Amino acid sequence: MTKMSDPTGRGAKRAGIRDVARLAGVAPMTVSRALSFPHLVSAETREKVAAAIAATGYIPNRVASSLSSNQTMTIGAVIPTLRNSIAADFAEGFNQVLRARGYHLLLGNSEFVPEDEEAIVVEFLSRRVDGIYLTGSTHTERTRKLLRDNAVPTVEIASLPEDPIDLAVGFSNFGAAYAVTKMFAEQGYRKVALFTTFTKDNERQVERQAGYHAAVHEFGLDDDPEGLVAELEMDLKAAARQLRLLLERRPDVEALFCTGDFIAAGALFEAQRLGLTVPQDLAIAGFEGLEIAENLNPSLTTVRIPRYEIGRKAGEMLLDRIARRPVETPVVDLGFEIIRRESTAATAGQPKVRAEAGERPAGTGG
Amino acid sequence: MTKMSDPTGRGAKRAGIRDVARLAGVAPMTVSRALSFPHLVSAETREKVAAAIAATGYIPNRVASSLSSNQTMTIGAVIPTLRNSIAADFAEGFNQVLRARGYHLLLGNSEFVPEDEEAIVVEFLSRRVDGIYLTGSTHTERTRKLLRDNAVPTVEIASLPEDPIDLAVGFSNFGAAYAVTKMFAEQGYRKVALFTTFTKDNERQVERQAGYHAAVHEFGLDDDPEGLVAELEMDLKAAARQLRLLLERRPDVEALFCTGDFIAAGALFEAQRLGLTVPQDLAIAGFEGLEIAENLNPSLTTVRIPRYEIGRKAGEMLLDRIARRPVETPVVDLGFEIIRRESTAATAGQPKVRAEAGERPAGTGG
DNA sequence: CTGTCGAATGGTACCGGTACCATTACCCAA
DNA sequence: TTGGGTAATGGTACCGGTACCATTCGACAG
Repeated sequence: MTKMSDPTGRGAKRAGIRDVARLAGVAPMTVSRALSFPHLVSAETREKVAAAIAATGYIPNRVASSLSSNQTMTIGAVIPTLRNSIAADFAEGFNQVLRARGYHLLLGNSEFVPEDEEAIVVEFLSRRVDGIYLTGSTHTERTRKLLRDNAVPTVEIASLPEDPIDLAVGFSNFGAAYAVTKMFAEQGYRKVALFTTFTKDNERQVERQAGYHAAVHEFGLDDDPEGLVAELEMDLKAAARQLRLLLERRPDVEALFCTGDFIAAGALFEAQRLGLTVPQDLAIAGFEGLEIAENLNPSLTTVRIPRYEIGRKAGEMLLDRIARRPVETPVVDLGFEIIRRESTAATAGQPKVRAEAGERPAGTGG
Repeated sequence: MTKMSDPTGRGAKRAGIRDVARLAGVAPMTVSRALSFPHLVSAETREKVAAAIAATGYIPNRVASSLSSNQTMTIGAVIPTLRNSIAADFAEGFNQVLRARGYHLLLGNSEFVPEDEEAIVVEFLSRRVDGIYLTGSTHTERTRKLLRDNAVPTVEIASLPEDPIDLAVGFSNFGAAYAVTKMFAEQGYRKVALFTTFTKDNERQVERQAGYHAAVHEFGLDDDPEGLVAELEMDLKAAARQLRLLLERRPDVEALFCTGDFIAAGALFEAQRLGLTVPQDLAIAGFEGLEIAENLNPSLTTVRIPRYEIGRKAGEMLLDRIARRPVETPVVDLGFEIIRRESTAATAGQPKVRAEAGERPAGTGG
């Protein structure tokens, strides 16, 4: 209880390593060692140091430590927004790995604007983070150059970039969208619509559209980008509105693929309000594999993404790189899985299927 | 283009402020000033410095800056988990305010374990964050003592603690739960069930249970804690299971209040699968005011929490405190609002109401 | 008995900024 | 002419750790 309660409000100078050393009767270096490399210090000394630390209420200053040792034990993470549950899941898995190894996350929100991301990256470099986590692979040229020139370990999440800045972990957005569209085609659907979120500066959505179009062409589906495809915000209400517009443009639409489970849910709810039966009148598939998908009535066919695994793998790879351990593959594909549920019939016109079995296509079509 | 590409992989020593100063023909102090207080430097000098910075690719080292100036421009935030969308929304609003003023967020996940929170707080203190953001008001004694003794500006989010560590922004969890239960009572419901998430180390849920019980007693509702109340994880499937159990225990239950919209959604879906009509057979109300609530069929009565506002207000108050500006009220109540929708009838037994009007009870019942 | 080695500890400089104070030049009022 | 004031800049020490090297000492081999 040597601590003082600071009546001045100014903060009575905190104890430093030299104070602890004095009290323990050793050199500051020994205190530092006792904390960082206890095995290099005799048990006796360690105890004296521990006692002095307890007595002074000493809290090591990692800012000074970082400056001196040139490592901050901090990773800078750029995440478009925490509202996006899939991005939050990636980050959660990533953070778990970091924390276990003493690293902490410095957070920045880009709101999907590459220029904002760049500013955040500069800030991170300024803070000398040991590594950087980026969402997606859409970045400004300067962001790439900055990271490469400064040789900062970097991992890009969610996509499989052709030309990664450094490391990347994700799945094939193209392949997943292609696979879903193909599934519809094989079930006999010809008029398959697509709802994606905005594709501006979001290569994941671009890839998904591309996968859809590839399958549309390959399987000779109704190819009507104006009528069957729409971009909208990730928002249930927007999905409802777009569904009404879609039905006006193409009342004959048979199936709808949404690149987000919440969009799919919004469309499903609106379809039901309009008196349509899913999947008989309209089949619907989602994307992401959120928990809600399997609980809807009817349960929602979706694409399961290994969200935590991607985050965790990214963490491990990044820490390997930081420790200068060899990294086998810089770009890792963790695949995806189509979960067929009630919202899509096994065959167009033959509804009421209850298959829950997963199908695992090669997640490498990107 | 003076930058070198670092063929050794070791990182050719980065340019420091002294290098920039030499190149610009000024003192290091002048470079520092040109960056931090440009108005104290002549335009001519500023240009020379800018040129030298561009030429060297200099990126200021904020670690050194922090050590010297004793401020890190960093706030440590403890958030139970990012998966929790309401906590993520608080953090998002908070972060917006911070970023605008040059602060960044250092993130820690406590997973609802106070001891883990304590460890994170120690780590934050070690990193000399300028302020701390905590979720809820359940903390270990040592956490409180540490923060107070070190006089670290701190804001607690989501609750209205009797004895705040420093600052707090939230709403009355007790009051909101009381108000919903009262609403049911006034509509004539007598058998009102409650689903909350686990109350262990989560005073928000404890408060909500307390508010429910207070109303149950006050309005003479069926008081059956064993039969009508359940704790479960925040999970749609768990909600479905608990609904089945509830209906076994109390087939006569008339209404269900869930302290989370996802729990309410899970219960609603399961009720529909079981062939019940909501609200005729069972009325359901949620909590949080998530987007999904208003899109469900039937749309969900819920309690809207001003999530972003709480986050933003917390950011503003914390920054005020850091800047030693006076703070009028340390504990701020931002209230709540009950949104009545289709999932609860206007009167028990008289369903099919479509009121969307909000009701604003005093958010001060805690 | 001397040399070598490992374990434990200490001394010193340095990481890269900034706080603080000094200095210089110049203008204006008294 | 002199003193006071402001604008612009510089010098130096210091923030609080750690890297690096030196030192001491006892054990043990030759």
